[in-house]
Amino acid sequence: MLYKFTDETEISNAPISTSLLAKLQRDILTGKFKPGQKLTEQDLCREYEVSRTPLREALRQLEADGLVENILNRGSFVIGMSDQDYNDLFEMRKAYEVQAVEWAIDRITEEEMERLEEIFEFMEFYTMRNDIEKMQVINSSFHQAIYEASHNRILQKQLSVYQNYLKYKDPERVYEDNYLSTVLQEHRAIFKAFTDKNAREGALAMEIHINRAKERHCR
Amino acid sequence: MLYKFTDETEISNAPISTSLLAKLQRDILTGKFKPGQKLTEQDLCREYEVSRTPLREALRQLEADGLVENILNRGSFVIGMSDQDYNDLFEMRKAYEVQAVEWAIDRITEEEMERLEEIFEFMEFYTMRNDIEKMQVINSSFHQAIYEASHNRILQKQLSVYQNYLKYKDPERVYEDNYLSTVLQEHRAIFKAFTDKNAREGALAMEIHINRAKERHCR
DNA sequence: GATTGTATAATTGTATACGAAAATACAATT
DNA sequence: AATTGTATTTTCGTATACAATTATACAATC
Repeated sequence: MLYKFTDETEISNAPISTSLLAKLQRDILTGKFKPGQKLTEQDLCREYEVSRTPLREALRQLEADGLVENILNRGSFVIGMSDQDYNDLFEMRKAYEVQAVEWAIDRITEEEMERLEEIFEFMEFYTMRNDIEKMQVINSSFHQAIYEASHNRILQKQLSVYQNYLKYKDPERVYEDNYLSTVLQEHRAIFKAFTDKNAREGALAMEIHINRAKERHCR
Repeated sequence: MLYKFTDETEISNAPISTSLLAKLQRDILTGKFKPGQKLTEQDLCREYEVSRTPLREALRQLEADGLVENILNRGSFVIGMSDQDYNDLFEMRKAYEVQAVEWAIDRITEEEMERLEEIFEFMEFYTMRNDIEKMQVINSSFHQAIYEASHNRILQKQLSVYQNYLKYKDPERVYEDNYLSTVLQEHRAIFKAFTDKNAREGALAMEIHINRAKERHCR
C-alpha cells in the first residue's frame, strides 16, 4: 500500500540501495558523519526515508569499501578517511594510474584512441572557457578512458573506486590560480605519450600528474 | 602456539551474511558457479539454508568486490575470475606487495619485527617438516605481517582482498617438487631485507617472489 | 509454423514483524 | 558516591510478507 505513495517525480532506474550507497559515501567522505560515529539504522532510515533492508545492503557495501565497520549486535560505525589515509590512497592510486597508462599505451585500440583524443579536445576547450564544473567531469572521463584502454577489468574497477574516494576531497581547491591550465598541461603530457606510443613517457607524465594532484589536495 | 596461525576465515560468532560471503566467494572462485550464471536468490537460500535478507547482504558485498553483477529486477549474475583476470591481479598484487614491503621495512616496529621473525622461524620449521597445510596458513601470516608493518590501513585491506581472491587458485600446484624449499628461499630473501633494513633489497626480493608465484599459479 | 497477446507464475525490491542481544535506566546494596 | 543487579527500552539480525517487475506458458491470430 505504501508503494503507491512513493515520490514519482524522481524517476530512478536503480535500486534504492545503490543511490543510497552514493549518498552515504558522500556524507561520510564530506565529514557529515565523523569517524567513530555510530550509524543507527533507524535514524538513517528516517533521515534518508528508506526502509532497513536497502539501508543495510548499502551498509554492507560501505563495509566492503572499508568506509564503515560492523560489530556484531552493536551496529555500524564510521571509519572514514583520515589525512594519513588520503596520503596513503594517493600513493596507491599513483602506482595504479602509472600501471594503467603503461598498459593503455600498449593496448589502446584505434576507437579508444579516438575517444581519448575527443576527450582531450574537450578539455582544451573547457580550459579556455574556464568552465571548472565541466572540467571536473571531463577530467574524470579522461582518466576513465585510460583505465578502459588498459584492458584490465580489475584495475579499472579499483581506480574507479579510488576516484570515488577522492572526489569529495577539498573540491574548492580547484579554484586556485592557474589550476585549469596547469592540469591541462599535465594531461597534455600524458596524451602526448599516447600519440607517441611511448609507455615510459606516459608513466612519467602520469607520475608527475598524480604527485601534483596530491600536493594540490593534501598540501 | 599454533593458535597464532589459525585460519581466521571461519568465525563462529559472526552474522550469517559474513560466513555466507566467504562460502559464496569460495564457490565462485572454485568454479562451482560459472561466470554468467544466474544466481537465483531462493535457490541459494535453499542451498545455504539461510533467508533472503543475509543472502542479499552477502550478494551486495560480492558486488562491491566485483565477483557478481546485479541487474535491476533481473537478479545477480556471476562475474568470477578469468585467466586474464588472474594475470592482471598478480600484476596488481605485485605492485602493492612491493610497495608494502618498502614501507614496512622503513616503518616496522620492534614488536612487529619480533613477530615477523617468529613467523619466519615457523616457516623454516614447517618447511623441514614438509607440512604443506601449515605452510599455507603461515605463508599468509607472513605476508599479512608485512602488510601490518606497512602501517597503511588501505593497502593492508586491499592486499587482504587479493589474498582472498587468490587462495582458491590452483591450490594443488603447491605439491610440485621443491615447492616448499623454493618458497622458503624467496621468503628468506625478503626477511633478510628486513634485518638489513634495506627497502630496495626488500622490494627486489618481493618482486621476484611474486613473479615466481605468478609463474607457479598461472603458468 | 511463427508471432503476438494475455494470463499465470516466478523472482526481485522493499517493508515490516519478531526474537535475541545490547544499551539504558534505575533501584538496591555496599 | 560507587557498584551491582534487574527491569525496560532500544537496536540488531533474521525471517517473512507484499507490491512491482520480469519470465514463462499457452492460446489466438496470421
